[in-house]
Amino acid sequence: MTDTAPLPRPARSAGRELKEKGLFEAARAVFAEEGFKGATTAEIARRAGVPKANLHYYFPTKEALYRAVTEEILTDWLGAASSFDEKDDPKEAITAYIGAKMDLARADPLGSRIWASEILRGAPVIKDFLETTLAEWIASREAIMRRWIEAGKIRPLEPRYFFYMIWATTQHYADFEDQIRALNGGAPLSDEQFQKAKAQVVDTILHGITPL
Amino acid sequence: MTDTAPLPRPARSAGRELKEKGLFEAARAVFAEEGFKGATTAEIARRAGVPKANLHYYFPTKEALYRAVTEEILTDWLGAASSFDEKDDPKEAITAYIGAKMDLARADPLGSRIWASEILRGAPVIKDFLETTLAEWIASREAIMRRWIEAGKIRPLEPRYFFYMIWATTQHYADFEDQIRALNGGAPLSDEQFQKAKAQVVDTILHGITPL
DNA sequence: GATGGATTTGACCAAGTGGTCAATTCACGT
DNA sequence: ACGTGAATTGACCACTTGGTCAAATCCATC
Repeated sequence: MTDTAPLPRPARSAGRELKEKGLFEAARAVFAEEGFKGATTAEIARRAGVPKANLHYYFPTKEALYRAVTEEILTDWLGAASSFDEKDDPKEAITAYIGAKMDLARADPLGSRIWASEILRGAPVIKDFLETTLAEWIASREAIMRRWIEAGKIRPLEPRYFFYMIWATTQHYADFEDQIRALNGGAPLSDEQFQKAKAQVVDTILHGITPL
Repeated sequence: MTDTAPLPRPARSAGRELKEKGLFEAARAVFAEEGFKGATTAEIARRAGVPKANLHYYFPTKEALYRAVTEEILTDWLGAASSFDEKDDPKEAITAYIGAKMDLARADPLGSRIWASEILRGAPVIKDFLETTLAEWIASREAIMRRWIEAGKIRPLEPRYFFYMIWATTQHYADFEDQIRALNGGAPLSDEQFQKAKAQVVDTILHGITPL
């Protein structure tokens, strides 16, 4: 974004990036609503306000565009996941982690929905990520939690199912936003409501795993 | 399947019901994987083993077929929901309810996935259900929970977010089955694993809401 | 074994799909 | 002002889509 003269084509590439980003964001919205197969390049181009042929100039195929969208989501996921490691104390680590995941779901519901839709169709694109990066992530955090259990800091439990509960709950607020809205009198959760929901999730889970 | 003569058109209508059910089940699978828009009548007919034109004899349009599939899911949902009301004691009611929802997710993951996919696309078909039946259901159960809170039987909390947590978690085991499988060394959860997961969900949530 | 409604299905259609391409326009360095 | 590569886009293509239809086949009844 620094356009201090000497750069080769500042305005040009800036325009390119902008248009590319417009297509990217339009694609996120359409993929989130309709899934990979249901999404159409025509609709993505229409929302981005460019002719369909232009879309194919920036992204050779629908799948290339989808993969680009997907990749970013995985990066964001890992970003939130790292907040689990910043504290040694179970309560602090778990609080931070749930908070980060809830905030991510709130800030980027589309990413969460695309992930959900990708899993629903059998995860063809992110299968490798699930089997390698994610599997390693959970394995090492399981080890941490087992140490906490042995130290009597949390109640005995299967760490894996504990993480599933966190993932499920945080993701719910993004994926089922429309359902939540319908149950909230037609209005999306306000910031206060969301903060309260987040606090309650943290609170319930922490109490749920704290030794008597 | 009982073909004991006297019935008007036993074989005929039995054949009809069978074929209709085959199409219905094929449709469930395809809708669950690809969503409404991504699903194709050709693929549904192929999986059911009938020509596409035959599908349109039993279900006039793709949407009629989808609505039929959807309706059944709502019925099943209400069935599981009723288990919340069979006990007066909070722990028993919640245990029964979580158990019923987990069992439903295990028995009918496709239904859960179709529901999720329907919400993801903005819930055009079940919006009315969400705004009326489901909204009433949660409102009356909120009242019950508030009474439990006043009686000091459970910790103070916002009942709505409590239900979201249950819905999220139970649904996760159906909707994210492929992700769970990938994290389980490629194999789906065994019955024992699932029972353990269910017990842990019940346990964590109950402890999470039990007063100190 | 003839009748007639229920069922089956191949052939077909208009609209939509992802993607291509050649012709054009743009913006920059000379 | 001009040349050049980047960017734009209307027209087009082969294929798929949901849905139709009329001709064929079935099968319980008389």
